[in-house]
Amino acid sequence: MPYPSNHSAMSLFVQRLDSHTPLAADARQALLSLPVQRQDVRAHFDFVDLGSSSDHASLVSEGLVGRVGQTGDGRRQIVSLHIPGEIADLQSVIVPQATTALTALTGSTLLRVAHDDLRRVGLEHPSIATAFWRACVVEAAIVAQWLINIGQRPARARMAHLFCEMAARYEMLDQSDGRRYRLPMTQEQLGDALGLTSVHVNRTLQGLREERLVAVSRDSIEILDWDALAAAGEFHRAYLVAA
Amino acid sequence: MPYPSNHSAMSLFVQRLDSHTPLAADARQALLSLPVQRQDVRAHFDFVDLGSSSDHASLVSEGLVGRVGQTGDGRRQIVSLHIPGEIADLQSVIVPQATTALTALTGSTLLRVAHDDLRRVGLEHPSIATAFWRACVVEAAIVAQWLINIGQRPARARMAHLFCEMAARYEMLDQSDGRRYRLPMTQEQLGDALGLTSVHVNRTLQGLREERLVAVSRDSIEILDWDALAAAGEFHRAYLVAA
DNA sequence: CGCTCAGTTGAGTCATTTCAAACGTTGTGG
DNA sequence: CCACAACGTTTGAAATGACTCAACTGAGCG
Repeated sequence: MPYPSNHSAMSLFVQRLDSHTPLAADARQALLSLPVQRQDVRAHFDFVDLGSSSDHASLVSEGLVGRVGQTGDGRRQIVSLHIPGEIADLQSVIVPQATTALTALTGSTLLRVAHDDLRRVGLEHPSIATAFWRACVVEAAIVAQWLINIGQRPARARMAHLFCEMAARYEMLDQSDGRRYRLPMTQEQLGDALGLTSVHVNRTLQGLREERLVAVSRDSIEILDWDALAAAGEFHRAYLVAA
Repeated sequence: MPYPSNHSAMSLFVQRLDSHTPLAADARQALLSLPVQRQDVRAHFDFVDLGSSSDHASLVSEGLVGRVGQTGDGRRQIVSLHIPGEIADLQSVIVPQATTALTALTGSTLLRVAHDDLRRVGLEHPSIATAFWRACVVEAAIVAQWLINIGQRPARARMAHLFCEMAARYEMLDQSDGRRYRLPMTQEQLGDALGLTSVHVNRTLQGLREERLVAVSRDSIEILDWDALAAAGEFHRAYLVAA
């Protein structure tokens, strides 16, 4: 599994923006030459707190990042996952005050990009502003699917859906063949993402393994039977593509 | 409770966009003078289907609209609610293919606004494009809170949270004093929004009534004890404001 | 007046949670 | 290189919140 270098994170991000409606060469170049500040964070560290206002967005370069909300009794809900090449809080460019925290699910490295810079390139290149808007809309569509998943599907289907979605997202970034990819989350974190307890995650995972749908290791997933897994999770990738 | 006339729906929408960062007078006027096409729909009618591509967005003028997803066995999850003065699918301006359906929860009237027109005013007035982007981000923040709500909170808290949120949203549109507002949903639909069955909605609702937190009628909600209800639902309005 | 749709109630069941303990793995410092 | 600490995983048993099924009641409407 490839570990992208610092620079490739930004180029992955641009490539993804570009893939829907191509950006002009100078727009692409403007993005690629934005100054970034590297930040390494250890696992379990909340590097953006709920309610805080920041002056930069965080591009994931290595690791795995989650947007997370918390209830009064300390239960956590992961609201979205962000893999290398994605900006975890692009919406902060336009709404700087965080309505969810950002946490490193595993040791991760981020590239901070100043809001001012992002706004400037958006103004100078309207196609970039449009691409940012669209990226936020696609991200929102993903959250909506999670809501459907968690609101209406039983544990096995939820998990299958998540595994399919992450495979498809890695594939879109050309970081996986769609079968095997990095997912360095604990079962506890998986539970926080799926609205389940870690105990139930454990048992559900065992079920999927016994059915020979997936093979799971400490930090990666291998899908053994895509069709069966997609059927189990009722996964249809249309919502990701933003056709 | 006021029933806004056709024209006031658009002015409510503009007023809301305007309230964060004021739009220039000509930008505001450009929005207000956009041509709209009136559409009346009866309760339970899906006026935008999953996967369809439309050439217009739907501004709610009267009634109540839900964005809804469906699982294979027919279970429905309402992903967001839209009251008069809101565009239910503003994101369709930039991603025309619907990843969720749009349904009228009660008899409703919509004002269709052409995507082309919305894009045009966005290009002519960058502040409008920015406002659209922000509106989508705020909407996404709401969906994320629903995910936290449904993923981690028990039935009583979920319901309390929803009632508080809707009160706050009506209040922001100056359509309620924050105590009493229209919510013309069946208990079945409430269940679809909260990830509960209608039976459980019924019993949970009775609980809230017996606690004297709310009074519920066929199509409206009255909050009797705001502080207690907000505490029960752990509701904090920060995520709505987009300060 | 009868039909339909929404709300209400009861009883039994099930998926998931809770609690608690044991086990395995990894990294670290003596 | 071993011992230990920290963390994550696995297992069992009991409790429970929410669901299912099924029937009944009430309101609105042609």
